[in-house]
Amino acid sequence: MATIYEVAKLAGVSPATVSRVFNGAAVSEEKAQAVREAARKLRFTPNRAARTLRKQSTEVIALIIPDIENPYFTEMARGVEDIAQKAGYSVVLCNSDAHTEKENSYLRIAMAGSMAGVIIAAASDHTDLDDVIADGRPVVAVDRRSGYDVDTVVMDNRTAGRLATEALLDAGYRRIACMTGPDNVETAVERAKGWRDAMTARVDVDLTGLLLHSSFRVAGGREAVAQLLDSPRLRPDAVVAANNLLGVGALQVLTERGLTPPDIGVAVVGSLPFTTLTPDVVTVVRLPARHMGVTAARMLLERIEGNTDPARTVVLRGELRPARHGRDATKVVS
Amino acid sequence: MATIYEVAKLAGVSPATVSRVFNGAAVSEEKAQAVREAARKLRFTPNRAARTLRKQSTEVIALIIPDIENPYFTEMARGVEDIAQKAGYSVVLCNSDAHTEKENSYLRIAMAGSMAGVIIAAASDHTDLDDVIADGRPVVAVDRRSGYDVDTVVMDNRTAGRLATEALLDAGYRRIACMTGPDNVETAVERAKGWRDAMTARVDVDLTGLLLHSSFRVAGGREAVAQLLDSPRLRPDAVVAANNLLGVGALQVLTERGLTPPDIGVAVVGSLPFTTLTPDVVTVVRLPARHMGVTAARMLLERIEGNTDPARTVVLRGELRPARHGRDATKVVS
DNA sequence: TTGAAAGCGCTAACAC
DNA sequence: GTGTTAGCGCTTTCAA
Repeated sequence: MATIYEVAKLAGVSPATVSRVFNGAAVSEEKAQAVREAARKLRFTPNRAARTLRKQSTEVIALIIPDIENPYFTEMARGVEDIAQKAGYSVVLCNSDAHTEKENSYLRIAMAGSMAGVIIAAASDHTDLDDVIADGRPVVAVDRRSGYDVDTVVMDNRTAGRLATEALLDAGYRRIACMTGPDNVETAVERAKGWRDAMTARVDVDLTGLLLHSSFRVAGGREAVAQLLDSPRLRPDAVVAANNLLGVGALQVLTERGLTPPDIGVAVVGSLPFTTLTPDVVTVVRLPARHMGVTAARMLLERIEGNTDPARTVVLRGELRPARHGRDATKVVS
Repeated sequence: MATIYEVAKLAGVSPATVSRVFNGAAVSEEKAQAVREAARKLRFTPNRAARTLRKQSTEVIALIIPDIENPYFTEMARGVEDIAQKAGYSVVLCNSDAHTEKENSYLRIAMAGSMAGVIIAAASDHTDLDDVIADGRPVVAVDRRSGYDVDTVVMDNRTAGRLATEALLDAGYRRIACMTGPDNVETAVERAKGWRDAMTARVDVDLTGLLLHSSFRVAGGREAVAQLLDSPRLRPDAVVAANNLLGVGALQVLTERGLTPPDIGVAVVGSLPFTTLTPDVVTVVRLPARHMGVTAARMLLERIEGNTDPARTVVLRGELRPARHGRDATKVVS
């Protein structure tokens, strides 16, 4: 790679002038032309490391997510990316795999690499942002609160869980189980709370054994629903899946066993983008993942540009799309 | 962020010694202790930009993919990541969005950022690797050949397309349409060739109008299958989808119209990870995406470590999982 | 408007 | 084994 010195020499100017041309500082049109011409000839691209070292910051933002294979997070990533790109920033996607150590490692990389800021969907309750914050780098928490006083964009998870459950209740189901994620993940806990809210308010069912914690993954959904079906004592007539992958896993097992909605009620918190279900057999609370990413990116960019308002929290609402047919159709109409 | 000088001062050694401790060079245990202690106190992390500038390379590899929302590519990314991580490398994921300009931009970033190498699934036939290669950075092409003499990992796409089609023929279908991706994308073209191979070899059907090019996305699959169904003249009795998302789109529309396999035959090249289909109603040629990522990462790391063998090409085979029931069950058994 | 020069934080000769 | 020092390529005073 050519350097600024070679370009300067070829253009007959000083390195400083070359730098100015590439940074939009005032340079006579004549010299600017010469510089651009020389740069083109030499296929010059400014060295990132040098620029970063000198400026102590770089136009890259880190996006740390717990599961790169979950479409919910990739959709969110698209939102972040689209906004960042427009503002001239690149996004590096870091997959923490829900491991706190990997998360910490990426956090260190973000700092050591002088990245402009970080957007993080925390792996768990124990995310440590002390250093990044002490370092003065803007942070935005997405999807999950961070426990720190930073800008935050989350879903209204409790309401989402409640809406999903209520739709099943409206459709005539009564023994509604809830499968959710790890109990140290905020979204998992909140959505389960929403389920409990709806259940205790509307029906007189013993909830013991009807709440299952597993991983937020397809395999987790498969195991949880199998466990429910295999226990005659539990045997629910419907199930709420607290995220998209759990829902997919549950539906897979149900389909394999020939027990499909509306024979059993199914509601999912989150979208099912790659699913090929009959329309309207599953209740879905659509979560605006892309919008969450867009919002987070905008907030981060504002901070990077110097905004020092007190930390803001944006809460996004899911959109209920109830299944059309329940166990008891008359009840729905009533 | 603390610097090496501050650590050196606190530990009572020279900056060089601090550097040595952090790079595994020979240092007396006594001083090494002091340095580690000081570094811990100061929460020191070596500045990435400075190190990169000095060493002219960094332990980061760029992975450029055309669609971050496609599970096929994220599965591949996981493979790359797992291998890279073990070797102490970070992976930055760059989403070219199938746009050549974005791709070029990320390629420049990789060079300007002194990244150790790049793994690229080219956006189209027109990917320009001249500069990266001239710059001496290792490149591995995945999923799609690059037109350059570099290490390459691809699927046997033509065979995959043929196997998918043959499975439908075996099941008794005859007018089999093929929906594939853009005609400047190698995987799209090759898989369609496989379809044509099988069709011309086995049946006497006029193929005119039965091959549809669209985007490699859900929407593309939806449009293509709608077009097929809405044209009475074309009306196929089965369809091959040349990638996972196309398959999802097709199945969605078919399901919405109440026309599901085996009433119409469906075969998909690629896995359907988030799908909730009845088992064995759709023929799938499973593509080992993760393995492709793993292989590519291993090859890249070898190059980074100095391997100069002639460029190698690895071809991975898909695994046929035929649907269990076809239009004509006796034929299947025979 | 332009150039000279210092310095961002680190590593790797080189000398001791 | 350890310290001194030059310099990676850039940006940014400071003078002119």
